[in-house]
Amino acid sequence: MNINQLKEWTSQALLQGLQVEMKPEEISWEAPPNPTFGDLSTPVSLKLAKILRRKPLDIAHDLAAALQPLLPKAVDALSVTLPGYVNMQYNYAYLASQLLHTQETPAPTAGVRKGKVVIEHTNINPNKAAHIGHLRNSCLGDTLARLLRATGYEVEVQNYIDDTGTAVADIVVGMELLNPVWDESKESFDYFCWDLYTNINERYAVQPELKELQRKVLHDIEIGNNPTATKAKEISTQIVDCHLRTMARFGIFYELLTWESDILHLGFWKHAFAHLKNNDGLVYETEGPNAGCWVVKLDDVEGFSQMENPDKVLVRSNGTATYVAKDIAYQMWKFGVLGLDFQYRPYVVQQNGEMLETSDTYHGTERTCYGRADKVINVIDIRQKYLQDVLRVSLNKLGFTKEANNSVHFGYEVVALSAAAAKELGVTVDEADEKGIYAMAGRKGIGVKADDLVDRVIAKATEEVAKRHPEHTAEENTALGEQIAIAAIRYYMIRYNMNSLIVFDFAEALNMQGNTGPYLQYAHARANNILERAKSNGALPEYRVPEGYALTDPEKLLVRLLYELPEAVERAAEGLAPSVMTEYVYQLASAFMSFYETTPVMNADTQELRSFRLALVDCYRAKLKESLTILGIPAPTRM
RNA sequence: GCGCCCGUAGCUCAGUGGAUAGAGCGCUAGGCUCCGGACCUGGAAGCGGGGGUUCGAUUCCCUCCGGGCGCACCA
Repeated sequence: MNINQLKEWTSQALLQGLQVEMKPEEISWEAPPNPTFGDLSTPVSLKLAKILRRKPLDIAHDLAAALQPLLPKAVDALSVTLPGYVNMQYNYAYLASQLLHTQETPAPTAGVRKGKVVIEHTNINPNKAAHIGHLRNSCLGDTLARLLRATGYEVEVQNYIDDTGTAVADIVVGMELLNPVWDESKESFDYFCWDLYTNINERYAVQPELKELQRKVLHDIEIGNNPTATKAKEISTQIVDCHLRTMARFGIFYELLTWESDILHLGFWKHAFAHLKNNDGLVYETEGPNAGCWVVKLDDVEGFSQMENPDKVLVRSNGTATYVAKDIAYQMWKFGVLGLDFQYRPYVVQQNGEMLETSDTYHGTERTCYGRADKVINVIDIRQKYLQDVLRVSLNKLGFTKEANNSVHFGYEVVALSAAAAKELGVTVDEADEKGIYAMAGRKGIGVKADDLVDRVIAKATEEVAKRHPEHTAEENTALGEQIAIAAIRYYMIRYNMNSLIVFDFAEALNMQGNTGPYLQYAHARANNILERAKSNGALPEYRVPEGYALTDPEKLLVRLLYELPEAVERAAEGLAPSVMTEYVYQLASAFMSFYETTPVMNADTQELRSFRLALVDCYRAKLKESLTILGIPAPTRM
């Protein structure tokens, strides 16, 4: 019986015999602040007091008395405390033996198929190097994918490439106008374009008439089948390859690349429009500010109705489609309700051994495996909330109710720079304002490049490793340093609540002590050490609790957290909240560290006890590794 | 103007309609005759202000103050 089943079962048992309208899932369970009260408590009597018009304490006593004869094995004892809590005390020896028995079986969380989820993340404009803002997107998206897979969903990760936007056009213009020379031996192409993008934007500022050229280039790119479009495609492809390489360093991979140019050339919107013209949700306006446009009426929708002009134009009076229109068609494709599909071809075999495919209108063939999602999650920063809301509401208005309900905008706050970080990048900062926050700006070239950050963290981690392991070769140290750097950065990128702005600071990102990724790895390496020591001494773990043994407090805490792992994963997955998982894993690692310091394993009093503790450590190590994998954090065996 | 988000310890962040609001960094006092100190055990220090709903509010509602963001037939 796992913890969810225990809660559910007990909740049902509590409600039996009570004449109240209450569902078992309405009963909340929490860990009491004081361990002497027990391990799991419910304040349900306090809620019932009003309904039943009785004193909460009396109700609690009645509930406990009714529950007493039905107690499952996982529970040792019940108690009641003021003002009316019902507390359960775990039977730790039983829980431990349960854990140790299921230890060899695969993760209990990998179970039933729950349907297909398409996650779109990364989506970086293919015109410059990825920066730490993009990295937050990719780390969140990747962790989400791992969480959903671990809880039984089929997940398809797509990376959408906007290769026909102004961002790419600017690079094309920059190449023509500024004639820059790329020295391949000195920097990668995405770094080269980073500067070029800044330079051309500076040029626009002094020569606004160049915007005309930009418009022309953009137009050619959108039309396709001309030298400018070919050039643009070359550039964006080269940049995409850089981005894929950067993300691969973090263990982030994809199933499919989808290109805006393919969406345009295949006429996704045109196809959708032909069918939607007769749809009641799409209206042709003959008067008012939107005369001559096809619009979706949102003036009766909560959240839009108070706006000055709530209706959304999908087709302009000149007959062209808006951005949102294309988005609607694309979202329809993701759900398999567009009635039109891409052509596909293999793109590259990724470092994880899996093939990445790409849409390709001219060299591709048909596939039936992509899209057709039950649920679509778009990982996009919170500034796009309005557009994502429009997208969802419009789908609903156009009759795609189910699809609208299954469209999720996974919105997160952006990454900005601390005054110190901004200063380091050469931004003029207000010296008096130490707490100042500085936005990153691609056009101005203000931002920390993802690869620069990794290189820097690797350098520091490698240095730390070298200090501890003078016997290692430089290669060994670097290999380990890379794994530690990935842990530090990934953890830093996902540990915050999605609504909090990350104010990026080098000192914090480089930190490897306390609540950080490397701490978690250390907690794994230490466990591994014990196990290896045991192995070389011929000591074997025995997956059994010694007869009559009462677990120590640190052992209890460890057992409890291990017992709660499936619930933590589920909570994080269902709540789409990677930070819930980091919080849990940190607690688990921390509990082991306390155990480690206070509880001798190899020097345990009896051989029986040593075997048990070895088994517990073994179980913990496996589950921590499982948890780290969900976070995309490597688990080296020593560091 | 309309809308969304945020304000918790010196700093960076967790947290929940319930019992004593938790971590890390920093500060401070300790700790390897014992499986690695990227560690552990203590200490000082906190829910922006004011109303309301509730048996109970840091959490929900209103308001004020302070901060961030978004609201095109643009892309």
